[in-house]
Amino acid sequence: MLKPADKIIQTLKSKRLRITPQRFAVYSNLLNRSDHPTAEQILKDLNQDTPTLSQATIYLSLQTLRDVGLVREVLLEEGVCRYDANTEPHHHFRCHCCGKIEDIPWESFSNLSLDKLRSGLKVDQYEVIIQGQCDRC
Amino acid sequence: MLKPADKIIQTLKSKRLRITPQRFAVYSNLLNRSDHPTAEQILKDLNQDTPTLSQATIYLSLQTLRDVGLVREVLLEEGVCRYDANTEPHHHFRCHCCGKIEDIPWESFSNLSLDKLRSGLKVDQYEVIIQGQCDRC
DNA sequence: CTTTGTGCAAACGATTTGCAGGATG
DNA sequence: CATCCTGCAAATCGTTTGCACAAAG
Repeated sequence: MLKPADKIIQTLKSKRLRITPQRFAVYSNLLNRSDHPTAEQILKDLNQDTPTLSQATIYLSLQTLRDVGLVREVLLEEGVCRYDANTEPHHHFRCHCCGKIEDIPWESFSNLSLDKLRSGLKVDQYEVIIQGQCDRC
Repeated sequence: MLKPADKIIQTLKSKRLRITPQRFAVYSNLLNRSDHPTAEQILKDLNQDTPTLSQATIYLSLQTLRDVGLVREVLLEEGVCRYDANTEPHHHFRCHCCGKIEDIPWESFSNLSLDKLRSGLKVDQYEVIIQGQCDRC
């Protein structure tokens, strides 16, 4: 397991992409929060004290980070694209009271059998999306 | 099991909403296609011969149909909201070559055990989203 | 005849693009 | 020092809204 800083440096280098402070900041921010923020939330957070990043850069950086596999998109609500720096396979739970999104460990559904699917389908990845109510609601 | 026409009439009536030709057309179109079209695709399809519907009406009709539970949204790609008139619980498969979306029968994952989840979470619904390659690709 | 829905066009919010200047390797 | 990235602003896309007219009950 690599340290986060090493991980982004190594990954971007291997794809011959530049390691810029902006990309680094976006990735670090995403790693340090447990919620699954939108592009806008990351922008607000990073520009809290001083406006350092433009919103175009956020979107471009997130695209880049997604393309190299450092972050993934989480699509649970209409019109809302969230980001997650946890690229290990896992599932998601969304509370429809407070909107909070929680990671669900991969092992929770390790007994999922994919062999009952119609033949001809090759599965690359899958994810269980759960909606409900969290303990605070 | 009701006939489609009866189902929309009965459902809208019970909510004291009007049964308009536009809502009827949107719902019928959705029932008659096996793909999971976007609002725009439905609009194009219905306006193929003669422009009958405005795009605002499509969006409003889809909202209404969703609110009364006649259709549901399918969110699998970023920025793309698809609609599905199959409101029975089921899962989805998306081919990342051709983008085709297939329904996966609910029974395929009937062995899913939700009791391994962290306690405190109340599950209302869940869905398995599978990505892969379909038989044509 | 009262209420609700539609059509049109304008507004809107999130994301993308073009271009010139700046930073990176 | 050549290339790639950022910032800014304008453009674009999908969706929503405001308002006057039309249709439904």
